[in-house]
Amino acid sequence: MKLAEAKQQFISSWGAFGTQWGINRTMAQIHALLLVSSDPITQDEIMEALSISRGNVNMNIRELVGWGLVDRVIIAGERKEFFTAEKDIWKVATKIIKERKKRELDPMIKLLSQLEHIEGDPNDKDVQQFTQVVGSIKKLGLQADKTLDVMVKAEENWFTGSILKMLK
Amino acid sequence: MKLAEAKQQFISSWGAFGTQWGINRTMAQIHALLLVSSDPITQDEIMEALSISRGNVNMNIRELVGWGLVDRVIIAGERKEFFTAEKDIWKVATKIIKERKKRELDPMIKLLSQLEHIEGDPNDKDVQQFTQVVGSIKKLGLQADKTLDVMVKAEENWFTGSILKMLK
DNA sequence: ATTAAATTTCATTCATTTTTGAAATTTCAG
DNA sequence: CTGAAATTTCAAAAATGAATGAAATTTAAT
Repeated sequence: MKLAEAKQQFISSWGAFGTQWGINRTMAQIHALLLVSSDPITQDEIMEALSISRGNVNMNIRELVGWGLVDRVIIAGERKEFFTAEKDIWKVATKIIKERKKRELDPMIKLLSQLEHIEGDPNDKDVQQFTQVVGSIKKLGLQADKTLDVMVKAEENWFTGSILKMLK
Repeated sequence: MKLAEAKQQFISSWGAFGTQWGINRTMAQIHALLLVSSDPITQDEIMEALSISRGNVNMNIRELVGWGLVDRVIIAGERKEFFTAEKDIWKVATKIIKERKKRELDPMIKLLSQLEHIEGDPNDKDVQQFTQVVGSIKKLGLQADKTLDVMVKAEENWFTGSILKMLK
């Protein structure tokens, strides 16, 4: 397979993959494009490469910068802004984990904590069922939270596989 | 907070949460409803509880059964089918992990393996960049795969927290 | 075997999300 | 400063994803 073809396939697959995980297809594609570009590129080049509008590039780039996955780069002598993606995949994963944890897991745990305490007869079958389910989902959330923290703190050790040996 | 209100909030939040993870809002809500229902319920009851159409209930219930999260229940003397959700949250998590792994992670790893080998000058900067990125994402995927396997095999130990002590 | 209930299907409709593109704003070279 | 280039915004259009509901099919009681 030729490089150009492989890049195309990577970009389009990364977009499809992102969609399944609740990530905007174009955002994922821009990310993919930047990941496989060895030099920083401009918004115009992204428009061109993905055949999308200026506004679309701008909003998604902004979002990617917000996630800490892409950086604005100033190139001496150039009027335009350039963009580049973090290439260290471990760092990319870490940032995504931290961000999704903060945006999604933490609020969910907070909500479940509120739902845990309900008025009414504690002997009622439905009350028991409800508190049991909510309580155990919260516990799962807290456990996931802890595990992800350990993973992130373990840094590259997880990635390189040295931590898993301890679990064998 | 009253039980009915808490159930409502749980169902609607579970739906919103699911959306962020690429899961159909209604499917997540039906799942939530079944999780907090102590007895099996019919499609008609789901329609009623969530104010959605018969077709919608049917398709999403089918999908949930496909994920192994919901079971059809035959009740003696009843003509209608009843449905019930797996209430053991650890089992729920395990099934979701296994299923998403199979549907998404495995195909992604397969694709990345194909993209790893490309024709062209191995000294080319872009070729190097590409193979490096694709290779490390594949490695991350494989590592995630292994970790999830260990987690699933560890069964309740992960959930109860006893495994994490080993990492401290 | 008949038929009424229950379930499933799927073309159409509706809702949500994403994209566009032109106008407004900002930036900066001269 | 000035103005052209670059960037940002956002209302409107397009695309996508989800829901409806009535028709078709299946099921099972009599």
